[in-house]
Amino acid sequence: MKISTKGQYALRLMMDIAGHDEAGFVSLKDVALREGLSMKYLEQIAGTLSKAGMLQSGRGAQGGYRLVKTPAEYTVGSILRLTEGNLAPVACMGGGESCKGCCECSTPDFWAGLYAVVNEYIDRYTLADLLEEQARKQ
Amino acid sequence: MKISTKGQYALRLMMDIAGHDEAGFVSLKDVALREGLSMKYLEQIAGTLSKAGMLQSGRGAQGGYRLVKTPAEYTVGSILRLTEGNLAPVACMGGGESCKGCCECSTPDFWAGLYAVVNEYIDRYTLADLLEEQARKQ
DNA sequence: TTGATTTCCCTGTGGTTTAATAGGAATTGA
DNA sequence: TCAATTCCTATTAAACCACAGGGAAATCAA
Repeated sequence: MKISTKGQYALRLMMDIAGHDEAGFVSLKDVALREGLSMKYLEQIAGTLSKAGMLQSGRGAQGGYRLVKTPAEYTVGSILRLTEGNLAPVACMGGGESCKGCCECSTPDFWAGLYAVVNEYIDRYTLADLLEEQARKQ
Repeated sequence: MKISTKGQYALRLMMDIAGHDEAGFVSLKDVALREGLSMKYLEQIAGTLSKAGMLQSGRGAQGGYRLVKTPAEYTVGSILRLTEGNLAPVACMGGGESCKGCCECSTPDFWAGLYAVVNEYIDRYTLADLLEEQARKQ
């Protein structure tokens, strides 16, 4: 029931970019420095985010990444689902069709309910919400 | 964000025992046969459930396991927490004290909220509820 | 008393996943 | 031209998962 560091870092990456994009692109080197994360690892994560259209990249000197939309338009769920893969608590639930008696799990409704609760929560928050929380903590 | 087979099997084990305890102890051999699970793996799981006081064991011939309390007195949460270890979505949340700015995760409130939502859900259901769901499906 | 059954306990193991690291190619701005 | 940066692929060390194995100990029935 863990969110891997990949998903956590993706969230921090997006937040860091959102908070430092006044001067155009934000480079991973800066993010890695500020957040204390491995730049090489961030490269992979930024790659998937960029390929999925959540980040726009600029190569070369003065390059980096920036958000495509406003922070309020990114739900946490969309970021986590992308980097974590499917968030279904049990395997048989992943295929989209909600495992109606098909499978080994004897209580599909219970698992589907858990799945729904998790999804509903992480889709209720956006990057903007998290940024606000972070600012309030300072 | 997965529940491992260990937790899933623990749930099925408890349900199977709850549904077949009319004649005293339920042996893991029978459970493994009915549920199509590895008996050796079930031994481990039953061991932790028994050591935690959730199952009573009887050794020797005609031995096996049986519930200590009624199905309605076992929340799914208590079973999953035992077999899955901590269900906290991020590491810094595991220590009990709810990570108030202590750690690397920049948005402790968000993670704490997810943790709470999951716990609340899995504690809302008991073995009796799942047995009823299963029966209704037949 | 013997033998079958069953839990108990500890160890091993093959496969997968995680969390990076490594190295270099391609691109771009100064 | 050079330095910075993204892009891409491969490798790796460690951890974890899902079991399997081999007994020892206990218990019941015959």
